[in-house]
Amino acid sequence: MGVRVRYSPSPSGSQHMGSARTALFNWLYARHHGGTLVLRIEDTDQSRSRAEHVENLCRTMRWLGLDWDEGPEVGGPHAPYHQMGRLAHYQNALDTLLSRNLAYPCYCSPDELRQRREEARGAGLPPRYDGRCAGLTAGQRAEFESRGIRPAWRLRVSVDGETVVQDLVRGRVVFANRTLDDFVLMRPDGVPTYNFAVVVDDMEMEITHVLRADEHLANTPKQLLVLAALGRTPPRYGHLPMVLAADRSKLSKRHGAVAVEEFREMGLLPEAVVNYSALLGWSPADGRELLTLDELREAFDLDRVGASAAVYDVTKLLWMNAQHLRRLEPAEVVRRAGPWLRQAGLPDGDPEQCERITAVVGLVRERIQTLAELPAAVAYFFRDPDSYDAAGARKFFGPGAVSLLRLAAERVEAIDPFGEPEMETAYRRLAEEQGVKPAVFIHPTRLALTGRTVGPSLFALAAGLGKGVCARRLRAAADWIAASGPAVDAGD
RNA sequence: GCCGGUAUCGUCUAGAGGCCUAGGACGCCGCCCUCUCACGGCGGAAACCCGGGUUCGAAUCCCGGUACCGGUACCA
Repeated sequence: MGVRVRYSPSPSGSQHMGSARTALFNWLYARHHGGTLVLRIEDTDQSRSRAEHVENLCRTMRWLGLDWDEGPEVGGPHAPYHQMGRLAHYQNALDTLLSRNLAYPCYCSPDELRQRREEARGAGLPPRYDGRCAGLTAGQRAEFESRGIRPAWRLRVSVDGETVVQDLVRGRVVFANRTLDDFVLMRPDGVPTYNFAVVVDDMEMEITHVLRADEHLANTPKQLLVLAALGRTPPRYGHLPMVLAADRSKLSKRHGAVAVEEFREMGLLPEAVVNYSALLGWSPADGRELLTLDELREAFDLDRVGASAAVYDVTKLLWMNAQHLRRLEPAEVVRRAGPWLRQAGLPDGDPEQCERITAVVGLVRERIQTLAELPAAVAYFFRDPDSYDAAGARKFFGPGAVSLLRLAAERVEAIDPFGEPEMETAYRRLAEEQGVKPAVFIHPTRLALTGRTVGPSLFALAAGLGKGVCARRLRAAADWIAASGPAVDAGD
């Protein structure tokens, strides 16, 4: 049988970088090997699971370009794919264990258990379940039942021997069985615990490779024990290194932007998020850093997955985003920036306006890192500046700027036809005539045209603006200086 | 506490006994390009956690320590 992997998040929050990385590795592994990816929702924690989180999950997966073959929204032969819809399966598995006397009911209350754990911890002992319900007689059970106490169900774990995990990433890991206890398989309300549900589902869904975060390594022996009790062969396991926040702690809300959706809202490209995530715990043999999803799929395999946890760094993510932004066609950049352009009140939607933005994107693309920065970068192509950069005005709108700008306006009007090289020729000639360096004209002009001191080549942006707009803005700037007085803290 | 995992520049990593004077990337600094800002190019500072072994030889193997992370839940 081919490779069957699964990504099985619990819908208790928005998809964050760590879980997205796990999803990505599963997708890459499945696609690289021509296998199947199952998406399964582990919603057995009823107090924290929310439907909106399932939606967020599916939405972010799709945004990242990660499709799944079986699971929510697509169905499949092992439906349903959310655990709360599979309670009968866990009950069946429990019945099997019960019939073999490998599980038993436990009538201890959560409160009692917590108390005993605390006592044990206080006494410096391992806080393991003491097994007191393991040997209950039929009479004793009947007695609890008659008092209306519903039991939780525990696995009978032998203290002898050891359980070995042959991990695809970490190699052989050995656990002494005496460090384990009779853990709970199913709660009194019939909802299974994690260690029971995963095993039953992975088994029934015929999962061949379990690729999940490192935090589950210590749970694996328990799952192996359940599998053995059920008489089944375990899948292969691969425990992926954790993704940590900058302070090396587990990723959480308080670490700022960690949710995939937040990155989308920040104007990051899915290409960049995927590329960056892939390099958290994996690296290609040839050392490439910039890869597309396709290239990742091609190059990915488990043998190059590292073992140590990775801290994620937004700065590098942003750099990578800028790299991918430059690889997109200008029209595509505009298309993707739609929401941000709209929000900024810039023309968006009608083809003619889009074309105008597209024509200008090439000039600003290497000056921005995210889509969210695009509106501000192209705004002056569509609107006259409503103010001038204060420091720039002090520097370039001094005495003499009025006549300089008016002279420039005259020259600009005389250019025909008007284009980038013609504008450049005219300006250089003008400067030469005046016996000054071109920069003397260039800087005030940029400020007059854009309101800013930084940006694309003046001649290119002037060509983008057109002759009429350039002349008008030059005159407007001259008038503004004349009205407000030269060089007095202008422009803010 | 007990169990498990991990440990290379600030960060992501390459490195699977000699190729390591430890390589690349982000970030940082400098220079170049240049009408500004970016982009790009060039150069620089910056790391093998500590201690023992094994070996002719260790970043690489083994042991111990330390640190960090995870598990020790009727969370996943």
